[in-house]
Amino acid sequence: MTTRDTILQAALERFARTGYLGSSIQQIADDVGTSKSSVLYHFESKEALLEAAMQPAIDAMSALVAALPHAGPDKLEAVPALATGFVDVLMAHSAAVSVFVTQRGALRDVPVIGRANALVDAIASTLVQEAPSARVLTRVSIGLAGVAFILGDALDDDREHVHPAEMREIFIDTLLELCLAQPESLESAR
Amino acid sequence: MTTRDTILQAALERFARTGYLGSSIQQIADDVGTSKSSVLYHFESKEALLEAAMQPAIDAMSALVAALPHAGPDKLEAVPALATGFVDVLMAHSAAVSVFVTQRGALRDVPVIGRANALVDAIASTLVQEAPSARVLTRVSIGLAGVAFILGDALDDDREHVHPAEMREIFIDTLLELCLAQPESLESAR
DNA sequence: TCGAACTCTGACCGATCGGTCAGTACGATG
DNA sequence: CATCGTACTGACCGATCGGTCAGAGTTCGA
Repeated sequence: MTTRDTILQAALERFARTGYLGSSIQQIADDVGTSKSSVLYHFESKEALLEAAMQPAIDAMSALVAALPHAGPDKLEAVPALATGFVDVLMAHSAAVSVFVTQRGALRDVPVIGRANALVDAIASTLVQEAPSARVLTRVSIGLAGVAFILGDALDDDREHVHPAEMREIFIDTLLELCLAQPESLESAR
Repeated sequence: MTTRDTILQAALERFARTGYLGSSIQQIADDVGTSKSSVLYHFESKEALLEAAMQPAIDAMSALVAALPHAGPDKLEAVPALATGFVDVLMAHSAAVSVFVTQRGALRDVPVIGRANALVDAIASTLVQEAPSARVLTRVSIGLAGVAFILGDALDDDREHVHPAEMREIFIDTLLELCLAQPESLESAR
């Protein structure tokens, strides 16, 4: 693995664990056993380093969105595939997900964060049916945010580790339930 | 309103919008039209300021948890009341919720964040039934995290504003559905 | 063998950070 | 009037931040 890739990986882990603003270039350099100047040789700035570290996750999510039917009768059928793909991308890039979830507020004017926001919007609008009610919209948001948050959080969780495949299934099921189930049937339970 | 209270409010809003590490004492002082020294006169450190700003939300959530039955047959009946109380506290302290959701990783060794984590654990363990499966545990986590995330995010959201009472109802319904519904019935939908 | 390109480094820079401190303004109290 | 506590401020401090730069070590093709 090249020095550049090593830095990239260490930076992503640091950003996920202590936040972008809470991570210094010097710390990242120490993590990989090089110098701050070396980091700044491979990446022209700290922000460029963040950008490069997030890119693989952005690319994977972009590919997912690009494969979607944008409208028409196929849209509803695409929901399960999208939910599955979404969870898979999230699980494959959990560190980047953690960075996005926790830093998107403080870094709202960083370009790569803005691009990630646009991707999430595209996914959410596909997961809900046409002319969505506030109810369904909110339910889908809860599902997307909840799954992303837990996955990002699971990095340093000392909690009992559930088998990843089991987690994946639970995430997909719950997401689909929030997207597709008729919530009105639950009213009587209140 | 006293200067101290003004600082407290401005600090909470700043922390929620740009993060704890992304907010300087100087900026908070500028927000309220005073000096950095004045802020440090009322609060002995930046961390003490965070602590004081989060305290009302911590207190409200503590009161909610303290009123819970810890075990026994009453526990299941307490779930709807807890979910309702949880959502109400979250909505009443959305800025503090935003700080907690986004900063808890980077600030994991700050005492007030640790206390908030313990509260969330207490609530989660009440919302799930005895001997919870990984499935229910994960579903509840998705619900709690999703609702908290959206509420914290809604602060600067320029999206269409749904009526707060409607949001409250949707949150509570969805949370209860994730806690109580039999997810197995959804299997056939896949 | 020469030099160009690539990788990497330590010294250094201005800015900003959280925090300290001496001192000032002022209303209340004796 | 003198004094004391409260509220507040500007000057200042050491540390650390992101970033620049000149140069050293190495590799490799001409």
